[in-house]
Amino acid sequence: MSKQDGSSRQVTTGPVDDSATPILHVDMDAFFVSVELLKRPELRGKPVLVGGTAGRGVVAAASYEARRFGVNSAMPMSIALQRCPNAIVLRGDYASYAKYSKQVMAIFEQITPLVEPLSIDEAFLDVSGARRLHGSPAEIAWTIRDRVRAETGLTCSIGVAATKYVAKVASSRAKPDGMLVVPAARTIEFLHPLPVSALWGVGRVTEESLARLGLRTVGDVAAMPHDALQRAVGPALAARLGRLANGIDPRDVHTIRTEKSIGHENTFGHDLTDPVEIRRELLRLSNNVAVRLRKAGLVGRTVTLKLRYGDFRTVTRSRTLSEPTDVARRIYDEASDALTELVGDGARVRLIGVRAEHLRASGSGAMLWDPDEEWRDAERTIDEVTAKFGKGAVRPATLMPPGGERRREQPRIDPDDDAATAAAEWGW
DNA sequence: TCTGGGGTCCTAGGACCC
DNA sequence: TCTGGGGTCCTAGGACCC
Repeated sequence: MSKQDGSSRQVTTGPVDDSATPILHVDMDAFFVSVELLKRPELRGKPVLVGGTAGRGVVAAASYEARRFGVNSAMPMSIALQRCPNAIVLRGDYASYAKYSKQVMAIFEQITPLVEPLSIDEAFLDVSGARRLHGSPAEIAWTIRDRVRAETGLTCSIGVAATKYVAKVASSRAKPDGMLVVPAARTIEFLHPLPVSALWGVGRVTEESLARLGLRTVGDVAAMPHDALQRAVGPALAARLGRLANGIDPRDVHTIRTEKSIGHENTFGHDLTDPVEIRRELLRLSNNVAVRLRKAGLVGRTVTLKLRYGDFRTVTRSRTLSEPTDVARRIYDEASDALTELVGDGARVRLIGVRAEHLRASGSGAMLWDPDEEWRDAERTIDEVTAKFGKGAVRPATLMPPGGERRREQPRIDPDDDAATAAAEWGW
């Protein structure tokens, strides 16, 4: 279906049937590293890593030269440097990655409005409606690769297939700087020889579970009776793997994704034991979360504290509030309460994190009104008033309209507050 | 090997309601 | 009275993805 043509580029050979393959998966090659190389071309051809330079960092991206030494992303930096001692390590510059990401996504949007960014450096495109203007899916893929290279100096790889999943696998097989079309009729032939780890949702643990059943390839999974698969990996994953292994993936390309949570976490260079230092960090994280909530016009109803001890044991504690919030102080108070229960004298803290979940829009307005939510709130109010004043204290007029009295209970603070002013205010 | 930071989704158990 | 089953919400942990 494809082979090396001697250069770094893979080409599809002969005429390929792309008539039923409207889904493209575009994946930038070694994205962070490639952006750095634009700024520092003298490093081209050398093993370059982007990632944490401190003791506890991991590799965020590795150049293909570094990968030849067995270095991969997510690998601890200390290991990477053992394997590739000459590697040049660069700190990430996320602002510039975001800039290039925008530029690349804008190129996609000029081809089709049906663009689903999956992360900062990859996206699905549905080009069903773009044929008349821009040609067949394979032709569109060529166009995108040329334009991305010409307009940004970066290379990408593209998978072209009938479904999202197959397109994604195809792009990974085309790397670097290649493209691969998997004709709809040859989907099974393409998938079945792949290792189970090529299935979306199969990581180290699931791979081991499947290996215990003697399953090594995608074809093995496809042939497995469903109930046995289900016993091994649970109902949800079994259903998904069964479908993917048989080339079935009904997911559409969605342009809009709603955030479900917003969080921040930090691993310290050295474990913390000082409660004051730990809380100072907790306040900083809480404030970052609150600022992002307000920027997004969201409030969160559940606050989750994450704590990793010196021995890497990780625990979480979550609290659901009676009223959602976007206020740093409120988030901090909940997280701090939870922290008190977890951290005794002498506890070594490696990481702390704060996350806000169960998000909804913070503004007022009818479009935000959720009758179920409103009803639950009303019930809560009734309970509280009844508890305080006894039965009969609640009359219909006591129930407040959406966006009414209750919102005023939330203390308003300066949206421009930052950790420094908040810390000053609370005596730190 | 000694393990980041941003997330999503799933599981399982208990409380509570009808 | 000792017992059921379904549904929702909440919490904790963990696998997985990039």
